[in-house]
Amino acid sequence: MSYNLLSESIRKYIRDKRWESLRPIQAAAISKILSTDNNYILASRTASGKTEAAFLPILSKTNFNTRGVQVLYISPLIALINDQFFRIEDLCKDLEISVTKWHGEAKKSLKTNLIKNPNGVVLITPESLEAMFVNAPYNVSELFGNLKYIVIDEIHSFLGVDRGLQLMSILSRIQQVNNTKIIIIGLSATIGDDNYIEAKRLTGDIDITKILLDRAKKETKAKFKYFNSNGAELSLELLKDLYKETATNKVLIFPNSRGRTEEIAVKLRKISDLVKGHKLYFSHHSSVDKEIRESVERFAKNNKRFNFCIACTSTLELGIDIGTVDKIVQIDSTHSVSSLVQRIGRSGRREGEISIVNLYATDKWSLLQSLACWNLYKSEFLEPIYTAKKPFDILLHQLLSILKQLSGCSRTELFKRIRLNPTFKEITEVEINSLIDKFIELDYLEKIDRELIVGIEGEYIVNSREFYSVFKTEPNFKVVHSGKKIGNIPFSPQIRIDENILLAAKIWKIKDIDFKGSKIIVIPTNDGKKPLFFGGVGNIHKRIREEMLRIVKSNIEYSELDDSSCAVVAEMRNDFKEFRINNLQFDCPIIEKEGTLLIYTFTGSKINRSLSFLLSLTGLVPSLDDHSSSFELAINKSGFNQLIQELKSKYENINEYLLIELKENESLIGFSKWGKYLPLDYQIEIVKERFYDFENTIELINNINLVET
DNA sequence: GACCTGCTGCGGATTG
Repeated sequence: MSYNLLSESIRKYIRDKRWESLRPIQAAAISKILSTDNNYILASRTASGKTEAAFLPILSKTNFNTRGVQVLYISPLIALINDQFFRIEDLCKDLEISVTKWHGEAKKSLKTNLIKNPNGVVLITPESLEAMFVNAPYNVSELFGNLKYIVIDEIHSFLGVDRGLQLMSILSRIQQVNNTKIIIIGLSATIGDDNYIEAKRLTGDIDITKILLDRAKKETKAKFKYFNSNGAELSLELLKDLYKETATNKVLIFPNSRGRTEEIAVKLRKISDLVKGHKLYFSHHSSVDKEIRESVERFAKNNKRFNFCIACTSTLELGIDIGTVDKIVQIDSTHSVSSLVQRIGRSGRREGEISIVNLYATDKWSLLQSLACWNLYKSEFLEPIYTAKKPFDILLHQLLSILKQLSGCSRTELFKRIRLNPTFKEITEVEINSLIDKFIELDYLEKIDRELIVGIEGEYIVNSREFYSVFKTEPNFKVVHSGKKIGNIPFSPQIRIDENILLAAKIWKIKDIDFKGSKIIVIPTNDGKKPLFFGGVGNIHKRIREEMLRIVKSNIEYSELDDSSCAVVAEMRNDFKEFRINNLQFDCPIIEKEGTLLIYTFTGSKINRSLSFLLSLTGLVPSLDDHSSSFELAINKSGFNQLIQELKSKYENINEYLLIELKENESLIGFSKWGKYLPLDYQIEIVKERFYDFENTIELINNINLVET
């Protein structure tokens, strides 16, 4: 009985709450955390009580009557800290343990109080920790020098991304100011059996990190619908159908882009006005003003009675508690199976409820991709997570941060700290030393006597407000109506006086633009276009594309499809009927006409991108359409074998070609915030590791088999 | 044919 292992005051908390029983993940976590000193990853679906699963045993086991913060909770979102603050404070208040929020929007006086009397539990972001290391390193050891536990919430959101490497490095740096081993507990959504190793890696010690997994899943019902939309805007038929499907429910609609959330919120509200339906249509994404977003979240969470509809982006995919909704609508395919899992998890969150998802498609490839994601969802596939092995860019960032933290140190000391840090384990001693030499040469670091300090160029980087985060952000215009902020939109040609834009589910006319102050003054109006947003491109995993090909070549009937989507699948099956496909990975349908070759690769975006780069080196102008995973090449089939040989020989000198490309096209390294500061030979390595996928591309080139009708 | 995330310290003016 896990309950009996807890301290009396924690048991009293549970009795007072009148919990009938502990959830499975809670029972498991309590007995393991209380009886061992291992790190644990608690993996289970949203709203399964993971926060309590971690905090009940931690609070039960920890002595808070010693100096220093005892428990550090790290979250990827400020909003989640504010949410969790109430839950954790509720747990702590009878135990007389203090809980302090520490992030960019938290009260300064509370931070000052904590510095005067370091104790209890602290809730913080990775960026605030980075800032503390750089600006007030004495606070780090004062506050966290006697730390017992670190709890990382939504740990899956850190895996396979730069921000996770930064966090991993910070964890190591916190451990380096402690004498005793800090125990790390990660809270995670389900991320697939093969990916737990990456969550373990983040804690810094794979061997002593164990997984507690609750596999309980909910039944999900899906319904596919197809409405072809040729133009830039959604067809009226789709919108009418969408209205019918959502008018009498509590619904989240995910249309994959900010512009489209606005289009949907405004147009559904118009339809609703015409038929005297409810008026509760909202949009929720990063460009909507924070206060407006929070009011939408509060409404969704507290409202029990009214139906509503929120058109949103991935802002409502992560852990913020907005209560339960009846239905999820996905407009065009998600870019990954993981994303589909998270979104579906937002509906029917109460015990025993099934999840309902409507999947709309506006073109045939999107329908096929969506169906592929749904099949993979059912077979419990999740995209593999890859953690960069040689993150030279994060190394530069952390070298500067550590030198600033120490106000300079010997080269031996700096080297030692990097070697102790598991984030940079795969980077060799030779590489570290040669990078330090290069950084001294470039004035990022400076050598004074036997000490290294931050150099003149390094100071510009470290002292910038942008230093604390490892991700990039775009410049924005503030959108203001009669003194009230509506949101932020990126610079675009559409921003002109008298143009209309959609934002926060309303239509606005631009009255004035203040270019200097990056401000747009607007007034409400009745008709408008979507605002334009510019983003990067999505990366579709090759398994999704293989599943698309499998569907096209099979004759399985799917009861989830409506008549028109059934017809579209049938049409695509007919298009590919004559191709004999035996191997989903390497057999590629081709169509040859008038000196051009159309090749369907049915493979991942990174592979297509790498292949496109290699093809361009041969002098061809490959027109890649990643949406349909196809290339059009100005060659005959007879020339293909020779082309394959050329691609292989180009790959032998790939570093040379990437060097030329990086010199000509600086934006190639744009995915990495600090990459542009690296010497070019190191830029080549991170571009190869993180932007392209030549390993799988070469495998495809070696095995590709063109299939004609 | 994309989405998201966070942020110090200081000086000086203003307010209770």
